[in-house]
Amino acid sequence: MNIQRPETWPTTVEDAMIIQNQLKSLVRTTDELETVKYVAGVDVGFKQNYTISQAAVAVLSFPDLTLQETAIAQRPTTFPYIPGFLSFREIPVILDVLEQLTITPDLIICDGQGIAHPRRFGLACHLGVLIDQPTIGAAKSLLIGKHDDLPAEKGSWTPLKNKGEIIGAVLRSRTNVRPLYISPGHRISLETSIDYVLNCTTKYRLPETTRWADKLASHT
DNA sequence: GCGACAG
DNA sequence: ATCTTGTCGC
Repeated sequence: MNIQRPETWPTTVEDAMIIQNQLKSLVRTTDELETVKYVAGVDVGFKQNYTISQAAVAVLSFPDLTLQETAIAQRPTTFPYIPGFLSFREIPVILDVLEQLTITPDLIICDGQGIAHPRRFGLACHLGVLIDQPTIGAAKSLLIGKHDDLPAEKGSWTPLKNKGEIIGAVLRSRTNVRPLYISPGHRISLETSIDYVLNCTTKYRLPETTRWADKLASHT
């Protein structure tokens, strides 16, 4: 994949916001995926009192979800965690880890929001645009938006709305557990995003892709 | 101005 | 995100 590494990364939220507002125009939430043969999960963990960021990626075959390849990368943490600007903290090291892959995944499921973001440009959108690949945002908690209650059964979902727009879905990935917040990252629709997340989830709340990446990024 | 706030 | 053991419930 052609990774578009920015020449420089912003230092302030003001500059970061300018970048989000200009790159958001490149996001496409229509289905533009190849036949999905490989799905990847990426996640970032921290070391040495948060001074070192460690990213992990796990590529699984689809739909059987068998682990095919993994990679890990580390680099100094530069940007602080600021709600709405998570991508500037995690994407640099995520690009490092994706560069190591020999298999180009057809779809990447991210730990964080896609368009369910104040400026419709969450981590999954940012990553998707930089590598021009299909990405999905699958977050464990809410950043923005409101929604109705949803049934407790796995597979049920309800739209996540903000300012009159549907920005994602609150999805029950497993019966009787807290839901996941799903939103398109790039080159995929909300409906298709929900479909892939469910098809990548077996017996736990998180998709297998994310579970593998999580384990590698922290327990390593 | 007062809360909310991905990881 | 991360620090951490056992424990309650399906």
